[in-house]
Amino acid sequence: MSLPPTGPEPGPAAPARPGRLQMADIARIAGVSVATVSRALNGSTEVSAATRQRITELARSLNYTINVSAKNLRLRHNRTVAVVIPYDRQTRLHVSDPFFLSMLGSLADALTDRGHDMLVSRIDADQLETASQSYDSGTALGIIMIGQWHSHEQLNRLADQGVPLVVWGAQLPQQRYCSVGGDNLGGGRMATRHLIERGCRRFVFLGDPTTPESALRLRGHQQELAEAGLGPEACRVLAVGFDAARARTEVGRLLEQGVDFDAVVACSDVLATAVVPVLRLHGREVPRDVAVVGYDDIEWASHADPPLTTVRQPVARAGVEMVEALLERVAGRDAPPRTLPVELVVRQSSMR
Amino acid sequence: MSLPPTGPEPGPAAPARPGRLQMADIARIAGVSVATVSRALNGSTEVSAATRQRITELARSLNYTINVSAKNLRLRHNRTVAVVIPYDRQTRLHVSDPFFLSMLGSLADALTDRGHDMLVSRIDADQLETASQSYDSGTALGIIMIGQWHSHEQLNRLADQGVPLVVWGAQLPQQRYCSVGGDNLGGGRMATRHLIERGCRRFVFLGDPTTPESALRLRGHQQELAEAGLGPEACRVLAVGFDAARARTEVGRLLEQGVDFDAVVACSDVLATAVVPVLRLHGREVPRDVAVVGYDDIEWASHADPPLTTVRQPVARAGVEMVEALLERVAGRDAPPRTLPVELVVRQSSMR
DNA sequence: CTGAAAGCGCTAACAG
DNA sequence: CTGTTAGCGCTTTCAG
Repeated sequence: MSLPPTGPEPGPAAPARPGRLQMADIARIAGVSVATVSRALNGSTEVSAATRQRITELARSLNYTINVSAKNLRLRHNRTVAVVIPYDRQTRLHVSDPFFLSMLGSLADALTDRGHDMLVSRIDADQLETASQSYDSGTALGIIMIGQWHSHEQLNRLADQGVPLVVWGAQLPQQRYCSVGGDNLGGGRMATRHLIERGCRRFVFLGDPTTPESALRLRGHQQELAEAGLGPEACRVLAVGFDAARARTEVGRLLEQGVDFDAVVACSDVLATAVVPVLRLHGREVPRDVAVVGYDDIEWASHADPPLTTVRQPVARAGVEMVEALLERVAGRDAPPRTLPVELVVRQSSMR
Repeated sequence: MSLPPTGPEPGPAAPARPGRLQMADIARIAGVSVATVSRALNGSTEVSAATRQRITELARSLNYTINVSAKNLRLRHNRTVAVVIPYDRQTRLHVSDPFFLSMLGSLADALTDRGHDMLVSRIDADQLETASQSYDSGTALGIIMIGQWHSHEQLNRLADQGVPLVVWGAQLPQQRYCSVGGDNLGGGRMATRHLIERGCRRFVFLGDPTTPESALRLRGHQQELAEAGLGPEACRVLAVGFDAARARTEVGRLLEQGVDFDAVVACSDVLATAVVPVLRLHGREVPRDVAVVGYDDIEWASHADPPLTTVRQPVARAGVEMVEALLERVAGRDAPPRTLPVELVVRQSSMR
């Protein structure tokens, strides 16, 4: 404790970028203490306006940027949000699905607008627990998850651990995390109603009814059938997950078996566009023989062949809402689940 | 220095998450010093295998995660890579373009595989200088930029500042950063050659020839025309950027002016699929009257109407190569530019 | 209004 | 093999 300042400094072995400017440097140059610099840079009113401006300008001209690790360490918090994209080997829907990708873009925008960084990671749905790491380790102040899948319980557990968590998906009973999602029940209903109005009577439903979102859409579908006086036998559910290839196979098989139907209700635009060629192959024209409705309204749904009727999800708004909800949670406030309205976009694929 | 341990601890005002486990905690529980814990957790051979395992298991069972800020601060480095998506108001191509989005996915995978985090940000192309902030502030160990646009000089400047930087784009003369990109010249050539073989003679080129990548594709296009004995008048260049709406307008105008052509070479699949309806509107059938070739081979190019012939960019590989190159730079080694082979995928849109 | 000093959670000499 | 100790770059009492 009172040893003479001998020897070489310990210093880490790390290469320590040499020219890296730090507060001490600009303090020295400005002829003030680091405390003052810190205060000035943080806009504290405890420094005279003059010094504050002088220091701010100096820092800017020197291109100084604060060391975020040090700041975070000292403040014991940070401004980065972890966005995790679970990938589920079973349903095969992963980051490459255009819808999820556009959600990422939307989140990037919303987060940037509010001055936050976005840390993106893909996590195997089977080990979603690890998602909390970025929070536990102080890397992120909270987590936004794109997709709920079958992970309801795991998500609840995360929330119980106190992880600020917002999930894109359906609102479920006994849910202890915050969900933000489209109105899946409504989406399912409006797609079906539209089809019924176009005279369709025998339906094929494409999706993964074991996930909450698809299940809700299916329920909406069935409600609408019932209201039209159609029994459950009016709909054939094909549990193909979000796997386009599988959708093709299954629909093909149905056709080969001679099963007849005049409408396809799909849980994603990718699924919907994927089966169109199969229908054609079996001599069914879209929309003449079979009307097709997708879900999401990804950008090129309008360029599909034929242009796809679909249920539009409010992607841009979704990002904003999820971020808002997360920040509420982070602030310790309650964030009720949010359900966003969806909208039927009618194009050719259903106009028979 | 020898004051009695008086007074309340200063402590930050920050709410400091209470239960947050730290090394000291597990050290106490294990009955060792934090140094030992640190060593054990970092797999140092300086601790006995026994203690190492004991500590590792304890930490795991307690769900302890190391504080990354502290570690980074001490080590003076970190494991996160900043991925920036410049958005150019002029060309209008931004994060929502499926190609860029899939690139993001590819990078996420490659980065995860190598144990790195991915920090995503969108930056206005006009102020690309700010991209270095995440590096300067010690938040990221380097930067991967998706898209080169018109920023060659700014990128050079970043590189000069010593920022480890890898850019998806074309290799340019006097380039001081590392670029990774598809073979744009080759791509332009193979698209054109194919079209010429299908009997096309009057071309429309859609893109932004002022960006290096598109310029190279155009050059390849023109080379191929020349080799086929066609003069430069055989091609009409429509500088529409990456704006689908604008592409529609411009192509429509051409048609109204009575300009005739039998092939469209587009710089993205989005552009290519966008103009098909316009052609039809003016009585041109694709591919019968006009053959169309896109670029990128985004996933649903095969679902387009008609299925789109296009130049496939090696997205998955792109991610891996960019990450590799960046890590080379970070390690202080030289990373030569890389050009990745592209491939023509022939589908219906060009088969006349 | 400004400076001195303590300490955020971790790693790495350096000594035992 | 393990503990002690000195910081990494910053913010914030507390004292002037």
